[in-house]
Amino acid sequence: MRLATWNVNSLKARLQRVEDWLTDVQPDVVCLQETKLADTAFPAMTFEALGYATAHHGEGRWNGVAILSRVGLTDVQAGFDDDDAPDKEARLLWATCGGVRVASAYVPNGRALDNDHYTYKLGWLARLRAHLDLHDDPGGAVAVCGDFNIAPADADVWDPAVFEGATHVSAPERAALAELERWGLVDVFRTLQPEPGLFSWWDYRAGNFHKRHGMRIDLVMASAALADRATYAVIDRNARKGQAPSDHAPVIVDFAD
DNA sequence: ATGGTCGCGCAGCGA
Repeated sequence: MRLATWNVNSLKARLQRVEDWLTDVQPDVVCLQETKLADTAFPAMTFEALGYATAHHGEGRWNGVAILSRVGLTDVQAGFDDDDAPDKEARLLWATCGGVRVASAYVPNGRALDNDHYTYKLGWLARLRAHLDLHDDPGGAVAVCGDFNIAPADADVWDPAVFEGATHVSAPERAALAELERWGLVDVFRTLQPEPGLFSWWDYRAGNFHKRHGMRIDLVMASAALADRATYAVIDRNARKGQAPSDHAPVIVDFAD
């Protein structure tokens, strides 16, 4: 099974590129983030024509997550399934695809360490961990995929010194990610690709992509049993090139059956 | 780290 995650930064603006990429890459399951669409505007027919069943959880102008699958798509759950008030933002979607419990996650950015949004981010990650405790089996096949807005280690940042005191690299965020690892999730890309300096996001500004000034913040977090089946992982930098790219590149992982 | 750039939607915010 070929699984991918991609923050497309508006599916409306990116649809043709996504279609072309699906045709080229032939993924079986795709998690999309930042669709920036209402559910009524989601182009389900376009993906259906390419062989994909879909689920979308959107709100309109901001956020929005989707799952595409050509290996089955059942038991869809939007957001957190717990007793708390529903998340006000459309950032999480679950479905079972090809025997894997898949989540498409768009973790809050955090903005700055002293910002309320940072508190929301940490709470959101804790709630994700609690959701896993409630509903999922760390011994099963689980893949939480998406834009985590966290660089797991300094090797995932082009210049760690530049980001001291900033979000995406702070100890509490990394601790929240480590809590997901404690539950049983593994950063699959990192297990297959040990070298530093491999990034999935580059700011549009200042020619950062061409200067290789990026971060690896898009992750496939797989349960150990699933991670053991991973045979190949790549960040598709080609998708960040050319006309009208997203500022994120897709992360692709292949799993043996 | 953000002057830089995008997307949304038509000013300025969010990333």
